[in-house]
Amino acid sequence: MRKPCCEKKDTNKGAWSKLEDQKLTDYILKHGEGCWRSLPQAAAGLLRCGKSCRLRWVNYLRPDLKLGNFGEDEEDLIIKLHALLGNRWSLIAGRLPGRTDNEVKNHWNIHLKRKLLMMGIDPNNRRSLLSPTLTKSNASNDSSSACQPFNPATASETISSTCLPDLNLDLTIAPPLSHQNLALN
DNA sequence: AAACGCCTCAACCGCCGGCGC
DNA sequence: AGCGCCGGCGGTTGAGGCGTT
Repeated sequence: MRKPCCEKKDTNKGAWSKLEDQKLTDYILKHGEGCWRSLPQAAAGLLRCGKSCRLRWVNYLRPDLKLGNFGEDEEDLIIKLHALLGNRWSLIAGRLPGRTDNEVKNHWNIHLKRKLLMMGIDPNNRRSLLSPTLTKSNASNDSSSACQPFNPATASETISSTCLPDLNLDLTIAPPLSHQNLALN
């Protein structure tokens, strides 16, 4: 039986207070990201689970975060990357500077899924919901053959040739931007 | 102004893979 | 090789905001 990630009885839950944010930010700016499990105690006795601290930092407090609405180009990129990578939100977010996986995931679930549906595109497999020819050709196969799980070796060919309307995909596999930035430094 | 329903998003939960012992 | 710990990930949820009646 796996132990819980932390002792729940002694931890706060729910929304973070400004004071907690401040403690966490101060600690990480001073010591850097490190052992999340011991961080809450080290960070002036934060009564939070280490995972919770990590999530708060990554999704909200990190200084390099780009806050605010997604731009058209970002939405476009998310749609294309999702077509290529599937629900690999961390990978997708890695290619959108200043965006987090949680943010991308939320935006996809709330806005982009709906946007694709409005365009008559199935957000799960990028197949047209309107095209009878596509539906018919897929109907002859069993459901598992419609869109296979992500396979890097065949993904772009498979997706662009069988599942997608013209989304103008011109993606290449490259290291995430954060890695590229590190390499430059 | 109040009540209600819908929408958004921050945060939680559970699982998985990597790593060290 | 097996086990346990830890960080990271994706799915889900619930509180609060917002719009409508």
